[in-house]
This record gives sequence, C-alpha cells and structure tokens, in this order.
Amino acid sequence: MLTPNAIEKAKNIPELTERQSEVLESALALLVEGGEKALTTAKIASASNCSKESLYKWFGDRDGLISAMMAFQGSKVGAAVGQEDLGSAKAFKDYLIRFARELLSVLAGDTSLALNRLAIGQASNEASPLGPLLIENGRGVIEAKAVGFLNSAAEKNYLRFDDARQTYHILYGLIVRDAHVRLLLGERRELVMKNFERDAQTAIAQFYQLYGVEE
Amino acid sequence: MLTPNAIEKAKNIPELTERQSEVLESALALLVEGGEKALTTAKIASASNCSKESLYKWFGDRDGLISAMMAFQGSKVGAAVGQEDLGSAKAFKDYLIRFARELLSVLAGDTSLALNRLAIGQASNEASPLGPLLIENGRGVIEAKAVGFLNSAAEKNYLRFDDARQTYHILYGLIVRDAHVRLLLGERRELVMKNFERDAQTAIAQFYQLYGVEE
DNA sequence: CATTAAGGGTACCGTACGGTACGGTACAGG
DNA sequence: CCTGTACCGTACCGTACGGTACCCTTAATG
Repeated sequence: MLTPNAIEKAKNIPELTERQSEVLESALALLVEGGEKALTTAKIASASNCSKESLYKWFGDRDGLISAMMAFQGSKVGAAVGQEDLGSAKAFKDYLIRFARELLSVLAGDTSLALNRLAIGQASNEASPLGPLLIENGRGVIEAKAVGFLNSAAEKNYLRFDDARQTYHILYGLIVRDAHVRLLLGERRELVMKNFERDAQTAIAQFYQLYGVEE
Repeated sequence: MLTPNAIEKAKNIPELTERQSEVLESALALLVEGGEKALTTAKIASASNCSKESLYKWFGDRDGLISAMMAFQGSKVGAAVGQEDLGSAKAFKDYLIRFARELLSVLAGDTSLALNRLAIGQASNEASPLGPLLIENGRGVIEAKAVGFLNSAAEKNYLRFDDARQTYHILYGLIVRDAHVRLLLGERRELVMKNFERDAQTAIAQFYQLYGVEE
C-alpha cells in the first residue's frame, strides 16, 4: 500500500511542511471569504504572516499556489463519505440515502463551491490545469468509491445494471439535478436545499425504481 | 400581450440600437474566444471598431456592459426549443427526446459555457447580478416552457405526477447528470458528449419509467 | 455653407496586482 | 563566535486595466 508521501511523490507534488500547510489553509479561508479577486499574493502573505518571497519560493508563482490549494484540499476529501454497509438490502438502501445526503452536503460546502468557482472561472484558458485537477481530486475520488459499492451491490443482487459508471451518473443526476450549478451561480443555499432530506430520499427511491431488484 | 419593447421597458433594459447590438455581439465573440480575461474594455472597443467612450456612454461601466451581454444573449434563447407536439402519446415522447437533445446542445454551446463561466466566476461577490440574471434569462425560460408542456401532458394522461416543477428537475437531472459541470470545468466536449444520442434516449426512457402512464 | 450631434481614435491617469530585491532576525551547526 | 539557512516585512518595479478627457471625422439639418 502506498503511503501518503509515496502518493505525493508519484504525482510530483512536493511534500508540504507544516508551515506551508498553514499558509494553504489560510489561503483557502481567504478564497472562501472573498472569491478569486480577494486571492492576491499580498493578501495571502499578510493573512498567513508569511512573506511574499516565501510564497514564490515554495509555490513558484500564483498559479502554482492555487494548484497546491486544490491538491491540498483534495487530499482531505477521501474520508468524507462513511464506510458502506452491504449487510442487507435494507442496510444498503439506507447507506445510499446517507451517500446522497453526503454528496449534496459536500457539493454545497463553502470550500467546494469556492474552488469550483475558481476552476470554472479559469477553464476558458485551455492551459489551466485547475479543471482537470478538480475533476480528479474531487469527482474522481467519489466516483471511484461509488462504482465500487455499486458493483458490490450488484454482486449481492440488490441492484441490476449493465455498467456501473453509467449507472452512477444516473444516480448522480437524480440526487444533484441542477442544484450544483444553481449554487455555483450564487443562488442561496436555503433556497436550493430547501427540501434537502426529502429530495435525498426521493432520489434513492427513484434510483431503485430504475435499477432495484424486485423482491 | 406584451411587445418585446414593453418587456424591455418593464425590466428597465434600455432598447438597443443596431450599433449597440453589434458591439454586444462582438463582445460575446471575444468572451467565447478568450474567456473573461480577454474581455477588457479596450479589446471590446477595438474589436467592434468603437470608442471606449461610447461603451461607457451606452453601458455605464464594464459591469453594465456584461449585464447587457447576458440580457442580449438571453433575449435570443426563447425560440431555441421547437414547438411541442402533444398530438399523440408517441409524438409527445418523441418531442421529449428532441427536448433532451436540444437542452444538452444549448448547455454545451460555446456562448452558453462562456457566459456561465463568467457568471460563476463572479458569483462569490454577493452583489454581482450576473448569476440571477443568467438563472432568469436562461434556466428560467426553459423551465417555464417545460413546466407548461409537462402539465399539458399530464392533462392528456401521458404522464402522472404531483408537481410539474419538481418533475422537471428530475427530468433535468436524468438528461444532464454531471455533464454541465464537467463542461464548465473544461472537460472536452467530445468526451462528455460521447454518447449524446443514446444518453438522450435513455434519459427519456427512464423518465417514462418514473412518470409514464402504463397502457 | 454653417451648426450641431454622434461617435471613432487616442492619449492619459490612477490604481491594483504579480513578481523581485533587500535588509533584518532567529536559529542551528561547527 | 562565526557562518549559513530560512524566513519575515517592506519597499519597489513594470504592466495591465478601468475609466476619463480631448480632438477629429462624418453626416444630418437649417
């Protein structure tokens, strides 16, 4: 099994010192607070009591710093969704509802929204690495996990489908709908998430209508 | 019935002269080409052979110009989705498939992506009007239309559901899934839209599984 | 022809930001 | 004690951009 350090080396991400992690943390806070326009090198330096020269020494340039922020945040995502429970058909269905709740919560989180907005704002620049980075670190991780438990559920005959990845995309659509984009556009969370709990349950119920195995 | 001019007046949008529309058109082209960073007042002026002074006279400031771009583009959306056909159950289902295709095509269009990226990039600024503007002019128009034909279909007993708006959100989720966000993040269109036709048909088939009336 | 309004071209200003340079400080190792 | 290293704080530079002012051409009107 790979240690975190080994993974970082494999991705060519230099290991971060404690100090550097602190800086990234306060940079994220700054981004959440005021969006990209607030994310100037001077403000990052002053907010984290560090010199601009150190920023440039550690991260190369502003883009490097932002990339580091993404990777740093991504490294914290993995554990977000709890352990699945395939003990029984009922237990698995409950787990799916928890998964739906968790997915919506993550997507609606301040940091997630801020980073997605940042990456999307730069995505018109073909050379920007932020979009792919976010897809890999965020969506990719969750999708891989989901494909895993979907396949397990199929083996146990809780669900029936052809392709786990496609099926996950349907599940995603039923859960998220247009909520993510509306949040990204600035619609108020209370409004978009008004029926949070009911929506999560409805999504899973409909997912079972499409892919569940009748008993 | 309201004339277009009356609508514009009601929204406090000044009518646009031919010249001003040309300027907005070339500004949109500029935005599609190079993203927000390419959208400077100097470039807009030079690209449309007009003086900066005229820009400021017509649109107030840069934000006003961008808002005008959104409204201008929005005013062209209405006719995008063709006329519905509720002549028979089969005809309506075919229409839904066309609707799915059309929705995906619109969302994946260059101008739509560029404007959404622009609005999302500014959405962290609480005071930015771009997000609401885009929601109203883009999503709102399509949603209103969809709610209309869903209700008609329910009356004709092609579909069965409680709330048309909620049902439309499900339909949206089944059709779009995470395609929109992935496109916004810069993932290549060929990749996201690989199974465009099949996905549209699958979405409608599943929608009927959830809301169709059995015969 | 004279007058006037609209608008194009351009020079200019203030400012904000990315990036660099430099002096000063704390500390570790010999 | 000396030296090197890491880093903070700050001043500084070049540039790009939003916004303004001014001059010129064009064309319509009397």
